[in-house]
Amino acid sequence: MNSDLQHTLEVFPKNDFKNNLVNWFLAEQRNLPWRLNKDPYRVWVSEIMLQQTRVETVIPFYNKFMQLFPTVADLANAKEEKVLKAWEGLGYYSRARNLQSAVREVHEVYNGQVPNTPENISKLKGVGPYTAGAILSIAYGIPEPAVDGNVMRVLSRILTIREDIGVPKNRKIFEQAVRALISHEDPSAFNQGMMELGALICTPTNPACLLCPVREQCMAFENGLVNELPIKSKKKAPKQVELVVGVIKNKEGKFLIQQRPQTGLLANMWEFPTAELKSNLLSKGDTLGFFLNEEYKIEVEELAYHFSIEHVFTHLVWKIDVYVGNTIKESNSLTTHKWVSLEECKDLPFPVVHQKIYQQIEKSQL
DNA sequence: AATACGGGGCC
DNA sequence: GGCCCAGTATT
Repeated sequence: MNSDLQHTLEVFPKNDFKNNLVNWFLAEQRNLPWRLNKDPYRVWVSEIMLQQTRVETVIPFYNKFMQLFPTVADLANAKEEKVLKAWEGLGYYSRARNLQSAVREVHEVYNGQVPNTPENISKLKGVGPYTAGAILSIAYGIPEPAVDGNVMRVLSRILTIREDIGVPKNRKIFEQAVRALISHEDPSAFNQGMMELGALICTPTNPACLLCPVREQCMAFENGLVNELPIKSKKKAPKQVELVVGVIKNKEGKFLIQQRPQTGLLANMWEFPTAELKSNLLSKGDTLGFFLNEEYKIEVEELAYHFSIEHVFTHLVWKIDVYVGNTIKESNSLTTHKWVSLEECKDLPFPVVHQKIYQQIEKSQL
């Protein structure tokens, strides 16, 4: 173990901290849908949805998802497209695909029982060190660390840990700290209490120290370092990508949509035909026209600029020009592209930016 | 060790 | 406009 941390922990009032935290959590915890019971499957789904996603955002998705797929068997037997549709708008869609894949494994290999050992649960797709610890502690009462961004921020302040919380390997330092502090009587309340504290009191900016149940144990508070901790390195700016999107209507009034590849960004989601601008030699309209001709063998009349839209992802920015046009092409349905009405679009999983496009088109009544 | 992977809400 | 969010998989 990190020797600074080891020394800190030797003199740290562990029992006071643990008792204050657990009692505060048991008294003040929010009433959240995944806290209804300790069904490991329900806990699992909530933990996957909560990855990099705020509680308030998750709640409506979680309620709908549990209604659609109440048990391991229901999710295992569902069509992937239905699962993606339920995830639509939540982001990080590989979470949904990995969750279903892992649930199918639990259904088949473990007879529907979510594994209760670190070794087995960590083998499941989409279950990393945080999620493994969260399920084991919350659903099974096993004293394993569940270190997320909240826990690193809280412990950084409580123990004045100066390791950069943006560096992945440093998570292990915080896991060691949790192992030294965790309640063995109620590991669930301890881990959830750490996260709840981070969400409600020990927030990134303007933490509510005067309301904090462990202020007496907080070394950052004692030393006036609350605003200096945690230390977190900055991430680099997202890359800009210029795209042209075609909203192409055929004689039957249906629109051409395509399915994205099964790996990478927005995998398996549906979208309007999209071409990336790679050189300045071609205009945007020509780039799109050649793409449609090459990919779908269609000629489009009056391919005209309609509007622009920008969409920001974590690691890139799409700057999109949307063009509209008509074709004499007849409808036929293939696997990776379809001709559909705007109403039919709403039954398929679309990334938010393409939802915005079909909403805009619908509004302008094309 | 770095990068890919969504989307929204807050300051 | 940047930061952050109950992170994980891949390279």
